[in-house]
Amino acid sequence: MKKYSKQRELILNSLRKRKDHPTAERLYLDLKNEMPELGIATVYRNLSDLCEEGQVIRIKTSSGPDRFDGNTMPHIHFECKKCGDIVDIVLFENEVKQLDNDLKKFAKQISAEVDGSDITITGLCKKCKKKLR
Amino acid sequence: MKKYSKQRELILNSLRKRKDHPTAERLYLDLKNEMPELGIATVYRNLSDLCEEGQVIRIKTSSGPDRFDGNTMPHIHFECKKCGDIVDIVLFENEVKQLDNDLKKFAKQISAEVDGSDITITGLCKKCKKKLR
DNA sequence: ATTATTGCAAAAGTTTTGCATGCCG
DNA sequence: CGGCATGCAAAACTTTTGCAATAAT
Repeated sequence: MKKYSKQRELILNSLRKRKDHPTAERLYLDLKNEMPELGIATVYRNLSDLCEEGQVIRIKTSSGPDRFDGNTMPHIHFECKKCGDIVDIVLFENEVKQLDNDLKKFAKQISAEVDGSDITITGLCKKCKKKLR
Repeated sequence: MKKYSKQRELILNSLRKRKDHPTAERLYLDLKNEMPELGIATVYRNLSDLCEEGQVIRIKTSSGPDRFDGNTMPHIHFECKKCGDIVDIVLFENEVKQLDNDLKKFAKQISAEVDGSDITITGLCKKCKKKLR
């Protein structure tokens, strides 16, 4: 049976509060300030558990370690090719619905049963666009 | 200046021919039959180069090593959560255009400049759907 | 009291890098 | 020749795992 732990609560709450998308190590370093005994394996273990439970999203990046997202509203991601930042793009319900419909239609081609999707847009973020001039 | 190499040609051609999405190691093992001197570092190096040139696509999987795709036609991927297989879903030009438009519209929210996207649908593939019954 | 979770260290899995040698232009 | 690419082995990086100790039910 699933047991409460101070560590898991800390990890989940922290992830829900921050709007960046930290790596496991970043999160570990930050939380170690509040809880010095914290071990990195605990962070990895809880992040994996939380992902399976659907409380947290794991984001694969084009290079480097995975990042984690405590935002479970339907949304997609933008990854800046220059600075590596990942930004949430939150969608309206009708946009989500349309997108899901499209994807389901596409999946019919291969007779698969769809249960989720992962959309990442890549390019230059606002900040990096400015820097180029 | 970029130099020709037998190894890179072999890797690219092989990737274009196969319709699965091999890992670097799978590709290495397969190609080692044709070219026993081949080293795995060469495979990794060339795959990375080819990805940067846009001749090959790197697919991040939900767990396990990256996979590579020699198909550069506009398409999206389906990843089966059961068997891990990755299948191409090729889109019609108008579908691509509509999807791109939608994504660009979404990206306006964060004032980013879009230059690509990565869409993966997850679920159960045809084969695994059958096995469940 | 029982059992899940922790922290640590070691191991595993994947990818990259340094360097001497070989091949391309 | 001069320099980029190769093959090998070692290193780097990220994540997982075994285990004894601790904390939650």
